[in-house]
Amino acid sequence: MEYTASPKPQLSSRANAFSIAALMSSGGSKEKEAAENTIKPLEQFVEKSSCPQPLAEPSLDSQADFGAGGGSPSSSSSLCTEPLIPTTPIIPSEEMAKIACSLETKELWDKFHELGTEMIITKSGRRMFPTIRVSFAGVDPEAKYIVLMDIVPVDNKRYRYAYHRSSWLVAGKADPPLPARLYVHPDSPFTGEQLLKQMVSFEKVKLTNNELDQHGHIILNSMHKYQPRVHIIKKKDHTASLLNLKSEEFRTFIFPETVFTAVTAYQNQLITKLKIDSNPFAKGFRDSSRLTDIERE
Amino acid sequence: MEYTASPKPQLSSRANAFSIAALMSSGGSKEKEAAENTIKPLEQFVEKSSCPQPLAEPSLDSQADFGAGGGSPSSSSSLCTEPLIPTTPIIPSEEMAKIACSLETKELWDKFHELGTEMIITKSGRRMFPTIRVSFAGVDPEAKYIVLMDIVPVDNKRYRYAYHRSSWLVAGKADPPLPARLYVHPDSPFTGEQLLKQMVSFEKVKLTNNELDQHGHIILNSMHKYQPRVHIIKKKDHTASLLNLKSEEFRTFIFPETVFTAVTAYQNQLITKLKIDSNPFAKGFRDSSRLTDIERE
DNA sequence: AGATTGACACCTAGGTGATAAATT
DNA sequence: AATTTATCACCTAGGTGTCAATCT
Repeated sequence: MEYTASPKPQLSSRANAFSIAALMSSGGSKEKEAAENTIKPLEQFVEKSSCPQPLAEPSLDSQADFGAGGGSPSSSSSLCTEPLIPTTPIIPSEEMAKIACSLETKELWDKFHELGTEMIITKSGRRMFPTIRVSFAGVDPEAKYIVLMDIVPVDNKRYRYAYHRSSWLVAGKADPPLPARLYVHPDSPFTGEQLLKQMVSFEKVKLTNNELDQHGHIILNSMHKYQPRVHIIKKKDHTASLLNLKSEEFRTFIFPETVFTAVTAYQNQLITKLKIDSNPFAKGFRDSSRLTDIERE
Repeated sequence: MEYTASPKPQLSSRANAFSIAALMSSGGSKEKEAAENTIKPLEQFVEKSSCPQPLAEPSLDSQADFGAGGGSPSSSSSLCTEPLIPTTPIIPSEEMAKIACSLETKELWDKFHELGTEMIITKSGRRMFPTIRVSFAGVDPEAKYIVLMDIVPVDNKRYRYAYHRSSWLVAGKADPPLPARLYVHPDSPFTGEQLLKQMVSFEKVKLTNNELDQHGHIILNSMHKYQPRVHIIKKKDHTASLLNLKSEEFRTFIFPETVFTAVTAYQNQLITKLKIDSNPFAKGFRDSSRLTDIERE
């Protein structure tokens, strides 16, 4: 007598893995099933870049700190010694060059980055914490934009954590690359007007270590280091496909303070503590509430 | 130290009240603030129809039962003696005329309809139960469609419930009409392909009695009888506005078994019982679980 | 007297890290 | 020995009807 199920499937979220063609033709993000068969990493049509064979060049992308907020950039990137993803030398159009993107949650990201951010990955998918939240400036209020995210390897290494030293060590060469996935923000396409007044939050993106994931989650290798990236694409009126997307039509933003190591269980106890203290869903593990656990017995 | 708030507002849902112009120009449903000032009932540009001055003509709309499911239509409409909203004589294009819409949750709606469906309305907004869920057939897989819903008065009366007789009585003339609102399905625009394989569920629509509601909920008068309607609009490639929308470009579907009376508290106890037994969120009030309440003491 | 409101207990739904067991 | 998995208690977030208090 309980009515929850439904004869036809209902896509609850519009955020999924996508083929590039589907991305631009529908402007949305709902081609769940079709996408699995036609996944193409962003790099493939952007330019040959870092994803499968990351370069070791430690050159900071010029766009990376562009509008990264009013905080002190030195403090957030001071410990960031690993080579960053070199964003390929894009020649944006004058119009796209005006776009700025800032990381809204920079203060919290900085705290994690100082300790060495870790993100749990699970078979069913785990959210990121902190969440990537960005604001845009310089967009055309009348235009439409697709905002998306991906996560690319920082280097070609596999890591392990030395508990006795409380530090990360290189443990060898990276595992084979996994199918790259784009997370198109489910509210895409945005109007420029919306982007100017709203923040774009990637809170619903999920990370998994399941190579066969069917949910469109981003697939990562455990014990590898990753860099999230945010992309914005200006949507042409009815270009049927993105296959012929030109480099002037999109921008990529990288925030070095969002680098993290994918793990199946937290390694650094300080990271665990900071997660518990700052993530509302982990409130049950905070010191103050754990004292009252005894009282409940 | 807890990070949940954000400097800029983030629209969590894209479903809101809309101006028609905003509806078609963006194809989305996000003009939250602007919409409050430019609300126009669908009727206003569709045709002069029922909303403020409902007709008393008990003519069943020809589209109403069109594809209303495989159930027995006689049982669901047999008790439906109140005059239905006469959908104005639309002349759809050949293409739009092919579109069929069926109510997926018809069996449950029938059960409620036999008792006289009631829907709670609150200041903060209350979901409908059952939920309106529809499937479409005959759409062009390559086209894009906006799917929306509204709720119009069934008649010009105000009702009251006679407890001793367990029946509804006419209590006078209807209260002044409230600002009409459209609920654009948050996944709009849909591709025809999506509509053919997915169901469209209006589970997130909320009803309120707050005339000053700022959340885009549908505003209703308590103790009045209403008819939900589902509309589908074929989106032209980049028609900037819907102001010049022609009747051939959309279709309206009405399911008589979804008529309900808006209430601030349930009147018919049989309705209360059926809600408790069929809505998962009311499981705590079911007979079986209420027996175990005693055990918990 | 009828209708409305707000606090409440009880759910669904799902995001946390802890933990022990399983895997490699 | 290191890593991964499944289960769990404990949260957030929010959808239910109930009930007593309030409004009109």
